Amino acid sequence: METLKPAHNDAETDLLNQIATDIQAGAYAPGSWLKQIELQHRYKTSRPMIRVALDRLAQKQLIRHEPNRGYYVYEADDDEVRDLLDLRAMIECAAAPRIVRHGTGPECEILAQLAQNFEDLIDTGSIIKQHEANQAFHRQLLSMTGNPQIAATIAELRHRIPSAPAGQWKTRQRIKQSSIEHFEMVTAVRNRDADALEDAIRRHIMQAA
Amino acid sequence: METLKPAHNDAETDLLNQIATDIQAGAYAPGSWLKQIELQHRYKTSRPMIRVALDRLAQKQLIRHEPNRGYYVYEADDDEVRDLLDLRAMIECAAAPRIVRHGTGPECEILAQLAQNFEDLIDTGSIIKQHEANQAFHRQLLSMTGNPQIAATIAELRHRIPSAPAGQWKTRQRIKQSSIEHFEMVTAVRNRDADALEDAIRRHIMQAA
DNA sequence: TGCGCCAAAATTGGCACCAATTTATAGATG
DNA sequence: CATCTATAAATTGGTGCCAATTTTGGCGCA
Repeated sequence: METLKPAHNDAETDLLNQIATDIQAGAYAPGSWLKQIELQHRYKTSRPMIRVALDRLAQKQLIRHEPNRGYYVYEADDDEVRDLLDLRAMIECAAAPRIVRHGTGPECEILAQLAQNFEDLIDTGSIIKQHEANQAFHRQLLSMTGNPQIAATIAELRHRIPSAPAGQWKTRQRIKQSSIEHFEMVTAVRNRDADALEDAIRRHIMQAA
Repeated sequence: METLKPAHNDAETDLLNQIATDIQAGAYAPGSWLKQIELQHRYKTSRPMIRVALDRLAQKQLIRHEPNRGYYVYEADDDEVRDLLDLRAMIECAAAPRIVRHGTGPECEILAQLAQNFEDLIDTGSIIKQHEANQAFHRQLLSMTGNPQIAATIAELRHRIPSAPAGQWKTRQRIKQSSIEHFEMVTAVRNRDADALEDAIRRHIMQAA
């Protein structure tokens, strides 16, 4: 369930993550109106809490705010999605040399395990589970750069890209291909082959375009 | 003065930019306590406005929030600054091929003009003016990628890096070197030499380390 | 003189109320 | 019957107030 930040902080942050997760899961369609009163009842909190959470979501550009008219789920502009995917691919590819240079053996084993977890969910798991497993894989991959800011920035970007539950991984064939690419990445890291890793990452991310 | 976003939006955003600019200019030292009442008087606004602005600044990690104790200017951790500079260099270097590929002639002329503006401010201009000119140069450089998300992400990162007014460009020699590197970048873009551009960018950003 | 404790002042943070604006609804009119 | 209009309902956004917590200042005591 907890797709965003793992640790729980203050109450406002928990609420923010709940709403963000629900939006990404498709509970609120793009463009739909987020009434404060409805949210207040849905999440069993006070009105000011909701307002803080909505303001934060608007800052993150997950929703948009129209004065005196309320908050609406951000409608993904095609050009913007293309630019975000391009940027994400650019950063993750640029991180490839750091991953092969700085990654250790044990970290690589964890990565291989996460790739296997994703593989195991191809047939049995729900879309949500698959999406979480995919996210866990990429988080581990980026944590191997030794620079936590990279993973944090990518996480921020990913939130703004319409994700799997909203209909990205259409076919089972596409998911199988993703899994193959995961193992390609693991192999590239094991061989400390930055070029191969970069190539696999680029193909993996750009599949969505 | 307006170092951050150029256009003015709603009142809260204006207030946020004012406070952010003052923090970056060094009006509030790192670690200092931002009392809501003082800010309320300083910026002539209401208490809730201040609270929204402070919450946004905390989300951007320009300040930190301690429950029941208030907001404090973020104290730059050496490791974190190193990681942020590393990430910034990584992204801007990765953007180099896009700049030389996508950049047009007129855009390159604007870039050259901005490099000249910075050069002219070496002796006469204030630190603030120099910093603004430097920022304008890099904004133009990144806008030439054709992907506005890149410039936006870098702008976000730069806000979290202690900047010139806080004592980064110590010597005049260092500033002159920065200007030389600017012209190196212009030349590299003109020659559509991605490798030379990448090299100049990396040296330029890493000077601060 | 220095340290710990207690009361007073100040600050934060949440709650409830109310005005301004927008949206929905019903009625009048061509 | 559709459309425009006026009224009512609902939603947003702002202001003020008050409790909870923390910081400050002063006092007693070793």
